[in-house]
Amino acid sequence: MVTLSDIAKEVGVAPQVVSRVLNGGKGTASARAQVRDQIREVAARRGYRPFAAGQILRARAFHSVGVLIGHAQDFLISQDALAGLASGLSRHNYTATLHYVEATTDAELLDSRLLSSRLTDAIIMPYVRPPSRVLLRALRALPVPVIWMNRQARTDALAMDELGAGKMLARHLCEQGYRNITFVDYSSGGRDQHTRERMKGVSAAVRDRGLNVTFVTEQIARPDRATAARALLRPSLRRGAVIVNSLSAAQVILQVAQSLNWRIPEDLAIASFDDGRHHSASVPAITCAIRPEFQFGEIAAELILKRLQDPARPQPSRRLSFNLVVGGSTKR
Amino acid sequence: MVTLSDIAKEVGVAPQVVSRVLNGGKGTASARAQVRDQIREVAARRGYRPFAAGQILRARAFHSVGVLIGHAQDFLISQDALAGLASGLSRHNYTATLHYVEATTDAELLDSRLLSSRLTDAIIMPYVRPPSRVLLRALRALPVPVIWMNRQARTDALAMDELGAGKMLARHLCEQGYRNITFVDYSSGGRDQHTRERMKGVSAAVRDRGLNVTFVTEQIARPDRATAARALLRPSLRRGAVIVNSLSAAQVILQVAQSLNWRIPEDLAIASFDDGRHHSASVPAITCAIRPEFQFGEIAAELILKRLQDPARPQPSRRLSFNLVVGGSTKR
DNA sequence: CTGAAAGCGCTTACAG
DNA sequence: CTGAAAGCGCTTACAG
Repeated sequence: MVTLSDIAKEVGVAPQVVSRVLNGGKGTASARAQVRDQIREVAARRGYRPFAAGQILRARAFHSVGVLIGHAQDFLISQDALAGLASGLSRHNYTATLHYVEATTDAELLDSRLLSSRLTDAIIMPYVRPPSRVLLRALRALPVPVIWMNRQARTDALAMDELGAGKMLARHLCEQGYRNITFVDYSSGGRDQHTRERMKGVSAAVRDRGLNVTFVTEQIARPDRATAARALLRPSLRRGAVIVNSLSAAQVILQVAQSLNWRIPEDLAIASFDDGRHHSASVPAITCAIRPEFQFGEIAAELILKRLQDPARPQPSRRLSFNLVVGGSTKR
Repeated sequence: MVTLSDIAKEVGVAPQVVSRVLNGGKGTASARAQVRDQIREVAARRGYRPFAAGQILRARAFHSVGVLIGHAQDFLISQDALAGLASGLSRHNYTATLHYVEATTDAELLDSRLLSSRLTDAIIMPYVRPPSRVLLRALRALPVPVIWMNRQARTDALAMDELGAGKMLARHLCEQGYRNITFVDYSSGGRDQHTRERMKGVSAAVRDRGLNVTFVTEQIARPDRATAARALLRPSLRRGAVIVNSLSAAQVILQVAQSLNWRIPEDLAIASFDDGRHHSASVPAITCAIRPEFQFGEIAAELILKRLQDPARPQPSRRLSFNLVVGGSTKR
């Protein structure tokens, strides 16, 4: 490994001079032009890369943000959200450090190197389970700020506006003239926190128009959903609208509706939620509330960088809206 | 921030003693039992977290692997692959450091902090464009090893066995008795490296059985694919099989086939490629060659950790097989 | 402008 | 067993 001293020795100056010359800024002129050029030449020729640990130790800052991840059912951060996070951080020359934990008891989480050592300037928790008090207290005691993703809290948290998404879809369907609206959840049986929020939003929007909504919430495994959908699409549902909690279930309902020769959206309007990658794969495309994943990550970066600028003060939480993308129809 | 010295002062010993006691191993007994307990008590009470920069500087190793990412069309690493990577690394107490680069000229790539500083022990390039010679030379000159993902090379690279996946699907369809096999690519017009590999594999497997394959390769935007699929499914294709290069296109073809009342798979067998998350969302599920994404990341971790154990020697490249998952039928 | 000291936090190799 | 020195690579605050 080539160090500052190696270069300094070769050029015949003190290491500090090399540091000042290579880092630009003030003090660049701390050597004659000829020496400066020589330093730059030697550094380039020998492929000098500053060993960041030295800088980190001196600055007492890593310029990196840790992200704790683990089993998919416990930690939720998509590829695009990670890219957005890394992108937002890179604008200030920060990186994101991923650390994986195998299991998820409080003790095991806290035992992870990211939490038991200090190896980043802040920590992001994309944890979807409700954290215990013990965990919250332990995290608050860390020497670095912790930002939550996918969680509702007054400060230091970032979440999608699930309630608003439910409202948005319901409003859209009402405006299209549908009076008969059904909310379908085959994934969690209506128990997930974010599903409950969506249901609340749908209720509120539908009630505002003096209408009612029917909730169909049962946990049904993927292979059995087609059967469930065939049972769902009774004639009474014709000319109605369904809001489906997961896009994959919406796709199944779409296929079943088509097998019944129902026209979309005249005989059945279908709306769902998506990350923006899959809703347009169906024919016709499905109307969706789209999570802007990349932007979600970017805003997490913004929040955490602000938090780091003013380490003493928790930042107000942020909530990000879904975008409405209207789908197609079976007309040709 | 609480340091070793802070604890040492409070207990009344030298910082080295604290280090030895907290790190266990030999030398733990470097203090009387009573002092040891006191050190542990004070460290816990004051929430001591070793500042990793000190350890890194001393060990001259970060115990972290850098991953360069950027625009989705240039860098390919899925959420599950990242999780697998982080998981494989965590078993040896390594982390993954993500760095995002905005643009993708050679100069801009090399200018990224991950490449222009030394802030990880190795670098992973999930870069899908063919790298220029300049870039390859510059990366070879780095003071850390570089491992490629999604690239074919003799050493230090990890790729999916796309050729084998093509063979696997074609063989499966032949075994099911299909004589009329069509390969469809609406995404890249048959130009992507991995698509060409898949086509080669399909060709080879079909030729082995004395059969022929038809290639339909046109770049068609998503909204136009239903029309293209209707043109594709001429009566002559009935009782044949299609291998579709992307799952989303396969879903469209499935829907069009169903709208023609073709039975799956008797009238049309459909096979495609997937990451394991989406093939079972269609009804019926689509037969797929599945990329084991998590395992892909785990093997990348294995490869890079081996490479770091023996820094002088490049590691032989690894190639990972797809898994076959057979889909369903329209029978009820 | 220019040079040399001091110190960030940590751990190992060494001396007692 | 126990203690104190030395040094990893870097940069800033200070003295000349």
